[in-house]
Parts: sequence; structure tokens; C-alpha cells
Amino acid sequence: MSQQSSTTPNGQPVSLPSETPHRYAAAFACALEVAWQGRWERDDLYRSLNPGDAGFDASKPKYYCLDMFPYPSGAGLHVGHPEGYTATDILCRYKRMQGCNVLHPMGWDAFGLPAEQYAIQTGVHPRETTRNAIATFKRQLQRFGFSYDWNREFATIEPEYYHWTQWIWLQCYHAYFDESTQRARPIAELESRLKSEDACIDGADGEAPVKWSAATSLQRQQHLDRYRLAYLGTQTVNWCPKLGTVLANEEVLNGRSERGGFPVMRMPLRQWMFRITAYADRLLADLSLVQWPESTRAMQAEWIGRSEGAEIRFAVLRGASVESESLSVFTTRPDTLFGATFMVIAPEHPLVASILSSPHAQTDVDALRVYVESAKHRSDVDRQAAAKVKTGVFTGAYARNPANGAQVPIWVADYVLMGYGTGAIMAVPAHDERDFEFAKQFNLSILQVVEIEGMEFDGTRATSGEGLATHSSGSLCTLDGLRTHEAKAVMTRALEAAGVGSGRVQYRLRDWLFSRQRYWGEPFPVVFDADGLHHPIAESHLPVHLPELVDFHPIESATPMPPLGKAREWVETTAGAAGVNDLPADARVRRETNTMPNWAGSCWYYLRYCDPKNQARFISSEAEQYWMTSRRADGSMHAGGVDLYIGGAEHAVLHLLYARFWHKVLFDLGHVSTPEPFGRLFHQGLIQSHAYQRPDGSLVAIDLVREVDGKMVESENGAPVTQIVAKMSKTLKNVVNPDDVIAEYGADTFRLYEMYMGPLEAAKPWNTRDIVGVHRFLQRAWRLAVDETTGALLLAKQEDPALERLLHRTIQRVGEQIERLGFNTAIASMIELVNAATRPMDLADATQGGLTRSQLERFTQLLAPFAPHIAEELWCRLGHASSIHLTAWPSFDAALLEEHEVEVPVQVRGKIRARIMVPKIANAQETEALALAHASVREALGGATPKKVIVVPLRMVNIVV
RNA sequence: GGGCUUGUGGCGAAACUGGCAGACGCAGCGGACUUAAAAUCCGCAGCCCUAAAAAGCGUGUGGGUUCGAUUCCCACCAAGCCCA
Repeated sequence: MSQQSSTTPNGQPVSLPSETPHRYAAAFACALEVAWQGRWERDDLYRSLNPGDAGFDASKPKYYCLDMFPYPSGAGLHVGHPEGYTATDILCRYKRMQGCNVLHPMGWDAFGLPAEQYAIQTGVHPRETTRNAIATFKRQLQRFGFSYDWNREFATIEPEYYHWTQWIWLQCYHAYFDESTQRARPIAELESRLKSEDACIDGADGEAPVKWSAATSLQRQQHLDRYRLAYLGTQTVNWCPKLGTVLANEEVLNGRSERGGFPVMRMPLRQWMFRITAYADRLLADLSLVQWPESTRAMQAEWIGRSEGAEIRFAVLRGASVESESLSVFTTRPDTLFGATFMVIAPEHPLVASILSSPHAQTDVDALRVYVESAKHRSDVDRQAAAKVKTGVFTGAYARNPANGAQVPIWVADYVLMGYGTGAIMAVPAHDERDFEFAKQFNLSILQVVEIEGMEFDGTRATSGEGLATHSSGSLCTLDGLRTHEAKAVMTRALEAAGVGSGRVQYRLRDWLFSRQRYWGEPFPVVFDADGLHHPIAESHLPVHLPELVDFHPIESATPMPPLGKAREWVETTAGAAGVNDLPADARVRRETNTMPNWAGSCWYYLRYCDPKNQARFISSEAEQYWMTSRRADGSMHAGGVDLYIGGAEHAVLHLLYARFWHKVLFDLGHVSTPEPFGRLFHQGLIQSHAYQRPDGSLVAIDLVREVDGKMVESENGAPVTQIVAKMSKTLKNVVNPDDVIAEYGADTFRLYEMYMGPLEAAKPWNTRDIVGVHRFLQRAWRLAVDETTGALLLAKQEDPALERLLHRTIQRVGEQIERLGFNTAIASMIELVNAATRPMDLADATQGGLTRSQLERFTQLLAPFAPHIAEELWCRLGHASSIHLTAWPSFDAALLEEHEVEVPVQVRGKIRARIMVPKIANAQETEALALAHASVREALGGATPKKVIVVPLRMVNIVV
């Protein structure tokens, strides 16, 4: 074989040991891909212009298409990443060809735990680790030929970016939620009102209320902290000793950390919080404004967890006399109050401490103390997992049931969590399973108060559900015979009239814990003075730079100690140096040493892409208005600015809820103009892999299996195994590396394969064997246009009318299917076209068969969004000097697609007996006549008279006998 | 335990509002080209029965609505996700 050399039009020499040097094989594809990627980069082909930029065309509609930006890990890109990224790239290229001004950016979510943990182990600064990971990711992404506007790239760790993350946090710090208008307002307004009215504010813990003018700074600050959207609050937090940090509720799954799966304890701690609960109603209601997957909206609604019920106050008794103390509970079933035969409080409930310090007559102080201590050391997973056997201790105290005056015992049990509701429940054992088990365990009385149809209450198990109230009359009210919803209303009114309770809406959503005891995160722009009062840093002094550290180890101690505490010179500073305006410049202050969680940067990155280099503002108002607002066809505005947001379903609650919250605050404060950030959301499905399973269900890695006589067996012992679909994992040795696949087939083939696997939203198993199919499609398309031996362009002289018609139909289909994100079927349509146009092998004359120049050009344009490199190369060889990606999407002639005759199936007794050709203009009678005249139909009828003939014009004839 | 989603050839899948089930691809089979192979080109191909056809059976299982159901309804089974 001779060694031949060739060049691509870009001057890249390609050496091919082949008789077909111009064949579209891996090395050839890779060479032309890399060449075109370089050319596109030099030409800055995918730069998108903002209003005000030279050359900006205001007449073009905008299209903002966003990928969830990746967290760059050292391991590099996974095959899952390019799935969504290819989908958006196809759509963006298509939209550009449709004449849209497309914003398609990419950046890096770069603060976070893995880099910091690596730093703890190795001493390598997280900045280094992160920089390397970003370089790897970017190199890999660019190799796919994605049409990102890299001019807009940024990472969340850059001071120029976190400057504005801190700024947004300050906006929240300086704002409160005005209940009357249900929106955020500057807290200065609240402060001046309190001042001008000289309002009474609550004193600190249990002290009498004081006038604003007479209040201390601490009292004023604590009062305002009860309103700020970003506030310092004491909360029972999720403390994860193993990770050395506290976690948000959303980061805790079944009492374990979402990352790492370590046990999480509950302890009270003073932390920066976001008052996201103030927005619970709007976050819930506005889900109806966005075009999101139903399942994701359901998950958010569930997470917000709105429930209507009542808060009821039980008086706590000492002997026969009523104490000043009362115990509040929230219940969704106030109608069952008569059945509340005992109460349960969480071990962390303040009443427990109060009882311990002044025990009641029946209090077993030692037992109570031991129980509370042990509960402290149990994680939520243990507390809730042991569902079978309940533990608990009687506190010795009793409460009075406000419905009937009954004395009910108050118990402590760890199945009640301080973090939920009020940390106390009224137990209605007859109608709640857990209360029932507890009552059985400790021999507490059980009283049926609801009769549920079809469920006899026999005392062996709780009956839950709605029904008719029974055994429910007392001094407060009478519910007997009322349906549950009526009984709830009557009881709630009675509680309100008696002043012992009120109707209330409760949310499962908690305020968002925003402090982390980590190094690798955004510092808070806030300091503390000698009295412990917090002071914001002036906007002019932003950003607060993250100080250098050498030792990243967490400081081990009983209470969480942030590593930033080690940067002594940074922490201990003066008001003047830090940029605090409301203190004397020489006042000693301590910086906040907690940092923001990983979520902070991703809460607003979609805004920054619109105007990434702006030094004066987080986003200019012109850029925000242009990219984030758009009109629907009917002229109304979209609720959200990003036209399409594609990313994994694993972010259904966390990131997507947090970002919506920040966006709404910015909206209220007038910084953005849409109520929602992401108008349309789409989740790409997980790319899975294969593994093998033994009969006992255990899994076998793919490298421990071989094929014998067409059956898969374990290499070691020949035992049969079955192939199953499994997640990609290192242990199963089934992880696919995108670099390897590109080296073997090229990026265009990779892109096409992932899109052809199945519907974008579906989970799909990776099947290396199938890749060759789409590769062969590209080879065929190439061969249609280029002689593999000489490299000469092959063009048909004569246009085949049937092919022309098929091309028009393909243009129509591919366009429709791209709009629907149906990329798999779009590709199938293109394969059909290429198959139809392929020249038979015995056709020696290349000017016969195949596609004409015009047809080839239009087909290449269809292919361009999917396989941009090969399309660009063919376009270039067709003699075009400028890029195919700047051309207009081809149009089709609907008239050409009109068929004159349609094949219509004819059913007799539900079975298809014939297919008839029917003129398109035929009406039902004519179609029926044609069907009945058909020989096969007559034979199937066998002389019987049809009872009824159903004709669906141009689709179907069904003859009922 | 509750909720949501998904079950279609040997495999990945298609079928837009109920109207020809299995487009397209992989794997497979046959043929052409070749000394031969690879590559390429042309065909076949749900299952069952059959020499071939016809008939029969077919969209997880069982029922229902309908002239007609992969599609709508009910129950069940299995897998996945979410909440307990």
C-alpha cells in the first residue's frame, strides 16, 4: 500500500495509508474537525453581540439558550456532559440559521468541596486544582465543536464575578419582606418608619418591649434581623462532623450528607440565613408561569410543602394551676383535637430545659436528662429510621386540651424533630400511625374521634383519612357528625374565638442556611464589632477577597470553626480598612469567617453571561432587558428570561429553587425585569451503561465477563450472567471516556451518536457497538459528495424530481423535529435522505444519480447543526468562502409535498384486507365505493352486507359486518 | 406506605390529537463486486407454523370503553425517581 498525503482546504496535511485517501475515516475526520475549530476560533464566529456593540442588529429576535454550567472536576468530562451540551448546540446553530441573535455561553461553577478536600490532603491550593480542571474541561468541550461564545466565559471563583455575588447578598441583607405587598423592600424604609413612629420593639430574649428611641443598638439590630432577607439567626442546624461543616436541609438526605453520605447531627448555631420562607407562596404560585417538566414542578411544590391547618396553644399545668407557659403545636387536622390524648415534644424543645430546671412533681429528672443527652448524639436518620420501636420519656408535666379541658401528659420523644413545625405535636393516636405506635408502646389512652367510611376503628391500628367527627363535643365546640372539612373550619373558628389558636398555613420549606465552615467559597461582605454587632461592607469596597491560606485543614472543635479563622491578619482589621461606613475608621472589627455555600455562584450566573465584563454593575439594564425579556407570539411577556435551560434533573429542587428565590428578590428590588429566571426548562436523561448480573442479583464488572457460544459467562468460573443496564461507575469498569470515542470516530460522530440514542429526556444505555451506525451515515453523506480516491466533488447534472421532493420533506421534518428537541428522529430523516440519494455501486458515472449542487448545499445545511465540522468542510468544497453556520436555514415548498393519491388501508372485521389508492380529493362516499369495489375486500366480505362503513378520509376505511 | 415516570423485535428505538405497530440504526442472514477478505453496493428480516404462502399470535399482565387502543379508563406486576 502506498503512503499518500492529502490536505484539507485549511492546509492541514493528512497522511493516509490507503487507496482511498479522501475517505471520511477517523483520522481524516479528526484532522478536519481540529482545523475548522481553529478557524472558527480565529474568526470569532460564535460571538454574540449586545445592544450597543458595533454591528448589533436590533431587528433580530433574541434566543437565550443555556446549559447548566459544570463543576470542573479533575476526572474530566463524562459522556453525560456532552449530551445536553450537544442538544443546546444543535438548537443554537439552528436558531442562528433561522436569523436569531443567539446567546449561548459557558462557564465554570468552581467553588466547592472537592478542590478543598484535595487541598487538605495534598496542600495544593484549590485555585491550582481548579485552574487545571477548568483547562481540561475547556479543552474537551472545545473538541466537540460547541458554538459557545467563549468571550463571555467566567468562573465563579474570579473576584470580578464574586464581587457581584457578594453585592447581591448585600441587597438581601439590606432588604426585608413586606408582608402587606408580598415583596422585598429596602430595610432602610422599615428602619425609618420604626424611628419616625418610635415603635415598640421586642426586647432581647424575654425582656419587656422597648421604644425604638430607648432601644440599644443590639436591640435594634436584633429587631431588624427578624426582618432582613439575609439575616443572622440561631437555628438548629445540620452539623456534619465528618465534613466539618453545617449543611442546608436540601443537602441532607435521610439524615446523611448528600455529598459523602456522612451522618448529620442537629445543633443550634448562629448562622447567616436567607428568609426564603417569605417567598414560599410566590415560589409555589409562579410555578404555573413556567414551561417546566411537570415532575420538576411537582418536586418543587412538594419541597415547599404548603399545608393548611391550625396552630393550637395548650396551657402547661403545674398541679391544678395553670402556668404562664404554653405549648404551641401545628396540626393539619384541628378537627381531631378531641382525640389528642397526649403531647410529644422534641428533645431540643425549650420546654424540656425549663422542666429540667424546675421539675414537676412526677418528673424523673435523671431519666429525662439521659434521654435528651442521648438524642443529641443521634442523627436524624437513626431518630426516624427506628420506626418500629419508639423511644420516649414522660416529662412529668401535663397540658390542658383546650377542646375539652382534659389533662394530657407531655412526653419527650426523638421522633419529633425540632426543625419541623414548632417541635411539638398533639398526638392523636387513633388516627395517626406513629402516634398510635407510641401510645401502644407506653400504654397511653386512645380515643377515636373520626369515623371513616369503610374503615372500622377496632383499636388494633390507627385509621387515617377523612370522615365524620365523633366523640367530639366539649366546652369549646361540638363537631359530632360534621364532615372533616367542616369540622376543621368549626374548630378553627372556635379556637380563634377562645384565643387559644388560629388558622395557619405552614410550609415544609425552611429558611435557607447560607453559612459554611469552608475555605473555598465566597467570603461574606460583613464584619463584627467589639460588641458582636454586624456591619455590612460598603459596595465601594467590594469584592472582599478570599485571603491566601497554606493550611486548609478544618479546625477540630466541639463547635464548627471555619478555616478562615487561621488568616489572622485578614480577620482582625479596622472598619476603615474593611470598608465599613457606620463605624469610626479605626474601630477594631473581625471579619466573618464563614463562607457562602457552593450554590451561591450558580444562583445568578445566567444573568452575568448577558454582560460578563461589566465592572460597574452586576448586569447592565440594557443587556438584562434585551436578553432576559421576550414576547410570546400573542404579544404577552414570558415569565422567565432564559428561553431554554437544559440540565440534569438532579437539580430539580436545590439549584433551581435557590436561583428562583434570588431572582425574585432582584425582581422586587427592580434589578431584573422578569419574575422568573428560566422560562423553559428541560432535563436530559441519564446516560447509562451495561453491567452483568449473577442469578443472585449481585453485579459483575464488564471486564470479568466473556462470551462463550453467544452466552455471557463469568471469565473466572464460566457461570452464566445476564446483561443489565447499570449506572456508569468505576467499580463496574463501564465508564466511557469521551476523548477515546472522539479519537476513534471524531466529534461529529460522537455528537450524532448521543443524539441518535433515543429521546433526549430518556435514560439511555451507552452501546459502543452502535456508534458505527451514525459514523457510516456520515461516511455515506461524504461519499455522496466527494470521490474517496481523487477527492473530486461529485455532483449530479440532472435533478431527480423524487429526490427533490424527499429533500423538501426532509427539510420540513428536520426543522420541526429540532424545534421539538426530537433530534433522534431528525437524524433518522436525514439518514433516509442519504440512503435514497446514494448511488448504486454499479453506477460508474458520478454525474448520474446523487444530488445536484443545489440539493447537496441544502442537505449540508440541514446537517450543519448536528455535525458542524463535516458540514463546514463540504460547504467549503462546494466553493463557499464564508461559513455554512452563517447561512440561512433552507426553506421547503409545501406545494411540492402535496400527494395526489394516498394509500388507504381497508379493514374488514378489524383486519386489514386491502390497501387502495385514493385520490387526495376523494370524499367519504367515493372512498367507500373504492374500498367496497376492491377484490380482496369483496372476498373477505364473502357476500355479507356491511352493517356500517367507517371512513376516515385519507387514513382508513373500516367495514363492520 | 404515598406520589410521579417508564415497560414495544435479539438490542437502541419510531408511530404529532385513538386510525397500516416496529420508521431509522446496531447485531444477523442472503446476493453482487473481489483470487480472497475487508470496505462498498443491492436485498431479506416481529413471533409461530410452513418448502413457500395463507391462517394464527403480537406494544409488561388481566379487564373495560370504542367500528378501531402502543395511545383513553380500572386493577395488577416490574423497574426508576421523589416524598415519608
